[in-house]
Amino acid sequence: MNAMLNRDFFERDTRIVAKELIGKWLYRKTPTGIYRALIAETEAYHGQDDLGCHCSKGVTPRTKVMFGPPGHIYVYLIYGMYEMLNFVTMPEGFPAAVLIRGLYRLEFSTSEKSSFQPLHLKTDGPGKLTRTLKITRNLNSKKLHPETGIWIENAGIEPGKIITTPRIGIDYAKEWKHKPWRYVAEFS
DNA sequence: TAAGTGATACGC
DNA sequence: CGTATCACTTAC
Repeated sequence: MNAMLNRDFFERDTRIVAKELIGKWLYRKTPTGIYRALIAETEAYHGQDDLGCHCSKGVTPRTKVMFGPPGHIYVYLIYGMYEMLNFVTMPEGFPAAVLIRGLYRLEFSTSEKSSFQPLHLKTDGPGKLTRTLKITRNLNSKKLHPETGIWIENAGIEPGKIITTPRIGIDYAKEWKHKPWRYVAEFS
């Protein structure tokens, strides 16, 4: 209970990791305090064949982190404005990652010793949540760990029903755009 | 429905 | 080098 998720958790099929990340605590430590929120929406990007995945281009300066070890962070800029948060999955050498798209029960604590206070019930949108949690590309390729300032813990909470849908915003991905690799919690 | 914003990958 | 495109958001 409340243990940090380690490399083994992420070194598995991306769709399983994406689904199991729902209902886990995402922690983010900043100079002003610690945020945490339950992960409520994810998408799986799995393998070089997946035309929806940036890794379908092969190894490039941007995508090489997805070919690296699981449990590391992939952050990139989209539309010149929004940072997208992903966690690398699968064994080293196999490119894959989970995009974090939505949060539930965002809380904030001013220090390790203070208790967490509720901020927002829902944080929808992958670009908005990174802005809220002060996540930028300087976290790219780093490891999920308290020393990095971002990590995941078990919450001991059952998310309830999880809905699966196709992934958002990848119309160019041919048949891959229909894969039901988006996971949305219904915290009831 | 369209504009804003800049990094990326690819063609030349 | 130039440029089309983009795993988005907000305001009309």
